[in-house]
Amino acid sequence: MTEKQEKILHAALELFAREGFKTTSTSKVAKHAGVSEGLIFRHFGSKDGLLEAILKEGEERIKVIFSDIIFESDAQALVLKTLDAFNPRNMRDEELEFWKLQYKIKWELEQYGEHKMEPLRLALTNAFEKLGYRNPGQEAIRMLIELDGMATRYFLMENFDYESLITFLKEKYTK
Amino acid sequence: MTEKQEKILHAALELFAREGFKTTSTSKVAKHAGVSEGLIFRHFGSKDGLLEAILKEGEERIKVIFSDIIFESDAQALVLKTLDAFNPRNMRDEELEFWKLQYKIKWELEQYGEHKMEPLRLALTNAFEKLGYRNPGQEAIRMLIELDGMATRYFLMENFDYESLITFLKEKYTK
DNA sequence: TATCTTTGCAAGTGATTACTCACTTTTAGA
DNA sequence: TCTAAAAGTGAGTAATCACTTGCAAAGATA
Repeated sequence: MTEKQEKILHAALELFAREGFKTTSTSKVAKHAGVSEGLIFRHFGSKDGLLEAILKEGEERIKVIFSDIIFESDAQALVLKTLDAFNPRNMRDEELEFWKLQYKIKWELEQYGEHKMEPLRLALTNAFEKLGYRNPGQEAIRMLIELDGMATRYFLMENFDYESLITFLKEKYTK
Repeated sequence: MTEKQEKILHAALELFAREGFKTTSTSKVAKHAGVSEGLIFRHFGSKDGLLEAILKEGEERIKVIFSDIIFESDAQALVLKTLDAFNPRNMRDEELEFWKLQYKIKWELEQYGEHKMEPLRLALTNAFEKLGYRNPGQEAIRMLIELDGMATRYFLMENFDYESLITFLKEKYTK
């Protein structure tokens, strides 16, 4: 990958996450990346192609993070690890941008990236089963919903107290 | 309000909810409403003005729905009523469209409509306190998050089983 | 050094954007 | 019935959109 190619990807991720995909023009991306607009189309073919490249790169990163959780053998630890993995305080800037993009895209393109979360959902279901919960499957979905909700609030609400809610949930899930 | 004015509002709500605010052109709204494009600007001043009018109308409707919950004196009933109020099966088409718009707008304009949910949050906090929960405030937030998450999944996931999750949660919140 | 491919740029393309303006029709009050 | 305001239209506006094209510079291979 060329240096300018990476600059385009980086600039696009930042702008798409901040201002949305459809509402960010390719000329803006080019300007922000310090590159001619035509180069975007040379390398990525189309604006959609650019988005695809960003999402593909990000998915690889997600897999790495998830694999650390999924292969945890202790059920209780797995549940707590999941809660920690989504704590924005544990993320680098670029990771945060990528997550935000996921949520924005979800509503802009109206497609929930189910398959991405599927391995985590299964691992959580398994963990809750080991821990003796009555409805492990539903518990897993519930927890994923809670993580979604916290992320949403973290990104969109100014005065959201992420830390104390996660402490509250950790307590709930340890007994 | 004129007949055409209402037609514009209705068409705009439908299109904004389906395809987003910024990505829906005023010409499309006009065409869908069977009205000249200029009329939109005559009545609502700008595209933003049109959105404001839609949101204002919707907020009135939200208040009505919420007041039925909030003034419920029985704490347990209030909690269950809340879960039912957000069940898409209990909603008319236009109500559903309005809720979907809320979620889309949230991410498009990056502003969480906190104040809208505030009365419900307080009522839930109060209810959980009456029911003897250890952290009533956090429980209320948790429940609002769960409702958000379920709505998101209802709107964006094809095979999401809303009904069984809400049954699961009702069970959780009755004991 | 000669040749071919990749990388890059600047100046375009037609289509679409939110919005305006000059104008006509409808409505309401005296 | 007369008149002024409100409602409504349709053709315009400059700006911006995603994308293309022609051509130069840079790298790689021989």
